[in-house]
Amino acid sequence: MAANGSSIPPTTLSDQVLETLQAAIVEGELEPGQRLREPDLSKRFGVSRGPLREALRRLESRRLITTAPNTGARVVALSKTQLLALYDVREALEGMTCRLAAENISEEDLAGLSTLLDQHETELERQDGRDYFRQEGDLDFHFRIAMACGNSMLSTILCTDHYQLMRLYRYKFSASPGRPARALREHRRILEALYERDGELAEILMRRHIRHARDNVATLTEADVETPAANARNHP
Amino acid sequence: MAANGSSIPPTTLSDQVLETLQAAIVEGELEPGQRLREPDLSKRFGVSRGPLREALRRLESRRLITTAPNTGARVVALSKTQLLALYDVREALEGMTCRLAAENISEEDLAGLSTLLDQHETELERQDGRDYFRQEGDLDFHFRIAMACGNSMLSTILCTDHYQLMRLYRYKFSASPGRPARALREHRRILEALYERDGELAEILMRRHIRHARDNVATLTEADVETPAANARNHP
DNA sequence: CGAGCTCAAATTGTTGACAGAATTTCGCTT
DNA sequence: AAGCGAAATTCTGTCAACAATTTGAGCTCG
Repeated sequence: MAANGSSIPPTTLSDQVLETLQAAIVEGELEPGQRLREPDLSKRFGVSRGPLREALRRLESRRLITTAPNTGARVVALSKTQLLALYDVREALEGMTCRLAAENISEEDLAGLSTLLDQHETELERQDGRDYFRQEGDLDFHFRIAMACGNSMLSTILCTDHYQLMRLYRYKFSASPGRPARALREHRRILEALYERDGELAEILMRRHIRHARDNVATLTEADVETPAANARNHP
Repeated sequence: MAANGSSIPPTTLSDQVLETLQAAIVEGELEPGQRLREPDLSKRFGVSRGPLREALRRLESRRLITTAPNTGARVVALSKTQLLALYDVREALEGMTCRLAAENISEEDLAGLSTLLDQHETELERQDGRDYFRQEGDLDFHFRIAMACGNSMLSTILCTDHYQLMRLYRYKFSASPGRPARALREHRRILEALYERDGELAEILMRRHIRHARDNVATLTEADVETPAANARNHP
């Protein structure tokens, strides 16, 4: 079972385009709702439209772009409703992830999470206004738990699909004043539950944590503009 | 429940191949692990390899086929571990689905679920040996709840991705003797909770229901053969 | 001055052909 | 006769060109 871990990367052009284009979308280089014209992208990546279209189809499955026949692709633009829906999905999946992680996570990974939270604490003390990096750090915490839960299907769904969407929208909504500190405390409690191998508690705490984040977004976008662009044909 | 409601079906060749090929896989016409050669499929569907490859990429995202560079595609063949992992994902997602459905499902849909369960009861009395159709009916119950939960992301994930996989493996493991009757009772209780708009209870009952189904599979495959074919590179 | 129509340009959908990798076949050696 | 290795075949990855649809600019007309 050659896992080609080190030797050769038998990577296809479609794979490379997928990675690069996903990065461009998630890091905000391409704006939500922006139209993606195949000739443009084709020229940009130095690739013909064949592999490009395969990459687009995969990005569509990851919900990072939306497409409609004969009209092409656009960068996804979640409405407020859809963003909150994403949090509900995360609550369900990450709750389960956390329950399983309590049973399966290794001691090394637990130690790694512990040092990660220490880093977050020092960052939080130094620069409490800028929650920018904290947000990325928050996702890092969740990411590591997902990777260590021992259920490869869960890990893939969360890390490949949903976290990319979260990263895309992380820029949009900065946390409210007290949120980063509270989030850190919640992370600490979750980690305690993992140390004690208490899956039931770990799940409850993770679900509450994500629900708090959801509430934060819900109030911040109270009378906010629905992200306008081009998600007409999302749910017919 | 064909989409594109009324006017014109702006469907592309890739779409059609996706549907047809997915049906062939899910209904067992193509065996798990079987290799899918592009020229063969190309000829079979009367389509060139371009749209075909796009369809394959989407089926890969739906986890119905696995691919590796330069080696092509194969029909997915879940190991016992992966099948149980799928049940864990379902437990999380459908629990949440059920909670939301308790808040959002319409009276008509509730009535529809009620008559569906009545049908299942009569079927169960008539032919208790053949749980074949019951299994399909079981999925139908879950399918309808997913569609009515009011969270389009959850509906899509479950109906487009996971239920297809479940249908594929429904043939493999028939239920143990008393299971169909118990499953029906569990469905009835879930429906009661939905009628009472008790989201918390509905979630708990749905999770227990899916866990029971998981246990059923786990015991049935106790010393069973790992589905052999070709899922070497699934989690590197 | 704006709404609607027409036609041209650009874009998407699709195809067939070529290059390189993987698999199979066949012959050779021991 | 069995195992190994090399050549041939098949298949995947990629590209450039053709067909069909959409977009948008310019014009006409109310």
